[in-house]
Amino acid sequence: MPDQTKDRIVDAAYRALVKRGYHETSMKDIAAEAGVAPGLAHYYFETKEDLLVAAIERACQPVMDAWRQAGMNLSGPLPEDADPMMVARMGFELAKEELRTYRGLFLLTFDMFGVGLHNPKIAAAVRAFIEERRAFIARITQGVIAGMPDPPAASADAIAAALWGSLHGIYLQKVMNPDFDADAAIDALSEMAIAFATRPRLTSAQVV
Amino acid sequence: MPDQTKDRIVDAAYRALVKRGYHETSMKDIAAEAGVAPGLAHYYFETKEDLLVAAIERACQPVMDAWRQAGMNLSGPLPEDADPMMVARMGFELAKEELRTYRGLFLLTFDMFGVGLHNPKIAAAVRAFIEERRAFIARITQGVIAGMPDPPAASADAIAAALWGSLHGIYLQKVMNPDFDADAAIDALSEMAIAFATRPRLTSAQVV
DNA sequence: AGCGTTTGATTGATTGACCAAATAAACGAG
DNA sequence: CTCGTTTATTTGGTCAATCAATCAAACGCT
Repeated sequence: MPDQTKDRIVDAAYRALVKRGYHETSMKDIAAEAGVAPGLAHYYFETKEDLLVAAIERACQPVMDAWRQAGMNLSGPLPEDADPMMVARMGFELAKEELRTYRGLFLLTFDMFGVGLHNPKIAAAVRAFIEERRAFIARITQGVIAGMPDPPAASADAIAAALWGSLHGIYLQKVMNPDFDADAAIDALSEMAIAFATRPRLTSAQVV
Repeated sequence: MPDQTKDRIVDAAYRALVKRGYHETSMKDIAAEAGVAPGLAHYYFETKEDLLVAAIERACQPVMDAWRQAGMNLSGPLPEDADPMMVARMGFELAKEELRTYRGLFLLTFDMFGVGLHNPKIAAAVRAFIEERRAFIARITQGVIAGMPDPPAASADAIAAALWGSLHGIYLQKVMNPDFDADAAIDALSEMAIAFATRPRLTSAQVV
């Protein structure tokens, strides 16, 4: 049962990495968590980095599924008939739900961000991770902009970057401090975004 | 020259930590960078964690000074005569400037965030770091809210959390990818925030 | 028999922390 | 001013523990 074993190792890596973090988790720890011999993890994964990336991709699966189930595909176009504004609202709700449900995934992701600061291989994975989500938000934003009475100065990409950054920053505060009211922060962000998307046309005299 | 030596070590720690990151930097490395004996760093700092915190506090100094010079004090009240809206605008400009000037500090800070995920001592420092900046933004936000035609549903604290998170997330994208146009993202955020702060009163029929 | 899988011991290297001894600076008594 | 004593600083090396990665040997299925 080769594939089953590989999965066992990836699952064990996820659990161990969430518990102790990348630098405090050894390949031996992961093997022990999986209940296999110390050397086996290296049979399936050349380096520890590869295993981290596999663990994150695996952990992202249920989130991807949740988005798809809500009618949105991170790596595909939005449904033709979708109202971008409604999609955006739903996105903020899903973001709140995500944070409640997948705390371990966020721990792992943020750990990967930290590792990526000084590890080129992980850094590439981080950039791809961010880009996928940023591009998804940009597709929604593009649709919202098209419906705005007064088109914004900022591009859809720039707005998407700001929005992804906001969510990330809010997630971080929640992970660092479980008492932090992330829902309130996301609601505030949502309120800001909606005010922006529905702002009336300004006269040039009002523009600063 | 005891204090001078301590400063030399803190400076060396900053350089070494920026270059290689917390986990890839040994106390010996730092001592070598400072040009002192391997054991000396432990004379001034009980643990590596303490040295990391000292290095960050030290690196934050010039940023704090820049804010103070702009008439804002992170840990004090806003000037009495300040127009919150102008202060907010200036804040976004300073944020752009910061990112250009203090890349090393951000590397160090983000590294600390990563370490803090699984290190209680560093985690406490991270929470304090975030809280100080969040509270500062909240003071500005409070003033802006007071001047809004239609008071928001979100609290000043929640908005501040969203804004700090946004800036952090944008900084992260820039650190991870130097080609990222952080200025555009901050401008987009600023545009959103201003649209929010100047939004007209909605009729209840318009509220969703 | 043959091959993909699994084992567990080993390798070579590095780490943070610690310490005893060397050196320098500060002090106080005569 | 000077010598002896105490305190503060600095040195360089040791320590046990840990790590990612390698590898030859054993296993088990067909």
